[in-house]
Parts: sequence; C-alpha cells; structure tokens
Amino acid sequence: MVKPSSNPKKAERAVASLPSQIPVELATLEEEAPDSDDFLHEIKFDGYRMLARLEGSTARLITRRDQDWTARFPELAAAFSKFGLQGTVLDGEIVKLAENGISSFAALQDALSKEQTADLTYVAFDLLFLDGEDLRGLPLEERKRRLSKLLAVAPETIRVSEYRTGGGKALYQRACQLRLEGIISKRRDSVYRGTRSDDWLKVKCLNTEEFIIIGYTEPQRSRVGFGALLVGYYTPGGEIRFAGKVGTGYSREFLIDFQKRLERIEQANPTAVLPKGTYMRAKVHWVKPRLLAQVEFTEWTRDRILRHPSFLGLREDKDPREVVIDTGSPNSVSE
DNA sequence: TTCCGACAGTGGGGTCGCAAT
DNA sequence: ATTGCGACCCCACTATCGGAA
Repeated sequence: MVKPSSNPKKAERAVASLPSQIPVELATLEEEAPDSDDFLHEIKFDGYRMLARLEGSTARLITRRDQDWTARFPELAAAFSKFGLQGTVLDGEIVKLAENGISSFAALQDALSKEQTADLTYVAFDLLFLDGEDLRGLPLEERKRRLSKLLAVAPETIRVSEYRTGGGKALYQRACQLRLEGIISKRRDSVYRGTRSDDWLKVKCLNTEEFIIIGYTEPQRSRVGFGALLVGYYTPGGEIRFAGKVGTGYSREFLIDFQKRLERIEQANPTAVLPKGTYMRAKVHWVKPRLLAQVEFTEWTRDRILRHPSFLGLREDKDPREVVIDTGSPNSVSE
C-alpha cells in the first residue's frame, strides 16, 4: 500500500504532471542466458507491451509507440483507476493467461477480436513513476521492491512479474521445456534508460525446421533479388502444405544469387495446396519442390503458419521428400 | 582505430477499419 | 459482399552512419 502524502512538498510533486511521452526500455536479443549474479530473470510474457499511466481517477494504457489503447481494455483500465493514484506509471505486458499460467499471443488476439477482454491480465514488471516521483534513476531492484509494495493489494487481473536472481541458464532451460517464449534477464542495478541496451536481455526459445521451397515473391521497392521464399512441407498423406513466407535473414548478395537459381526451376502453377484466402501482396513465382531451407521461427499460428520466421540457410544434403510434418505434432497449435 | 547503438528499410502473421471494386 | 491497402500490434534481419570507447 502507498501512504497518502501528508507532506505538503510531496503533495506538490504529486500533482506535477507526468512527461507526455515515456520511452520504454527494450531488450537486446541474446543467444544464451547470463549466469552471473548481476542479473535477475523473469519469464518473457507474450502479449502487448503497455504502460499503465495512473493520473487520479483516470488510468490510461499506452503502447510502446505511444498509442492510447485504453478503450480496448476497459476492465483493466477500470481496475487501474481504482488505485486513485496520481503521477504513477507502471510498465508491463497485457497477456491472456491459460490455466497453466502460460501466455498465448494467439489467445490474446482472439480475445481482443471478440472483445472478451474481461479475463486478461496485466503483468507488471517495472515501476517508473510513483506518486509523481520519477523512479527511473533508481536501481532495478529498488523499483521492483516498490512495485511489489504497490501491488500487494491488487485485483487478480493485475499481477507482479515474479523473478529470481542468478541461475539464468537453468531458468532458460526450464522455460523452454515448458514451451514458454523465453526469458528476460535484467541487470539488477540498472537504471531505466528508455532505450535498447544490454541491461535487458531477451533469450528466446526458438524452433528450427527445414522446409521445402515452393516459390518466391518479387522484390518490392529497393529490395533486390526476391522478397520472400514461400515454404511448405509434406503431410503424412503426401501432399505439400503451405507453411508461410520467409522474408528475412538474407544478405543482399544471397538475394541476387539465389533468385537466379530459383528462376531455373520455375513452373507455372503451385505444387502446394494454399489455404483459402491466402493474400499475396507481391507477384509470386512458383518453383519445383526441390530445394530445402532451414528456417528459425517462434511458433505456429492458429492457422498453422510460421510466426516470426527467418532464413538460416539452405539444406543441400537432404531430399525434400524427407520433410514430413505431422500436423498432430506437439508443435501444432491445438484448437 | 574499432565497435556499438540508432535508424531506415526490407520482409513475416494477425487484426481492424476504410475505400474501391 | 469482397478485396485491397495501410495502420497498428507482435516481430527478425541487413545495411549504414556517426559517435563513443
């Protein structure tokens, strides 16, 4: 709980308005979790990053690009406004938690599109302002202490992100076993700078899979070679199913060289079955299903399309026929 | 001198809202 | 009614540049 400010000086500070725009701290992508005791670690929640701005009887939810999304989360906004605090800003993530406590981005989007936002959760991981006081210059652990105190008495839907100190590698392994998105490791004594730095590290659990190259899109604007590779896989039934487009991870040189190679194996029509309503922004060229691409991605979407795919390289040593993915595999998103 | 952070620009899936078809 | 498109959200990645180390 927060003591009401009896000190007139403090009260004065409390009415001082917050900065209109507050840049959020961003994490740098890292391959390995730090094991050093200088870091604390928390679960990487998969949702919408949102600053909660409490200004008296009103609370606003602001995206990291400064868009006001309060109206999309009326229940959370109402819960925050009940705090009745002036000049207070929390940093956190709006998530849809399953019974097992895991946040699913697909479920969150689903809830938003159906306007079923009552059971969303705000997971707070930082406190930037309290009662008009700017806390961003304090060490992270101190801010977290004040955050816990503030949310000690809070509704179910507003929670503190739990964390542990040290043991980053072990936590990362457990997170991946539990099929979480990854972890965020933060320097315990770091101040909130509002930029990307290695004070905050994100270590993600990623999937790697080989896919059959079934086509490519034409480059747009200043892009050279091709835009994206269209990839697919064999179902156990022997059909090729479209798995999405992979548009990043190529050097300029590769884009030019590989397009020439693809050109030589072009064919008029797709080999793969495309889901109805597949939208192709750029013109597509289809190729014979002969080449394999190794692709890294975060997860499968509800429609069984790759999320956040990036190209790692070609697999010249394997036969495309070997790329069989059973849609009932643990990787699939069950509905 | 080298390195790193910021920025611009490319690409992805999904949702929403608006305009053109 | 459908489709295209751009703006958001979530992002990965390459290339470049200027300033810090």
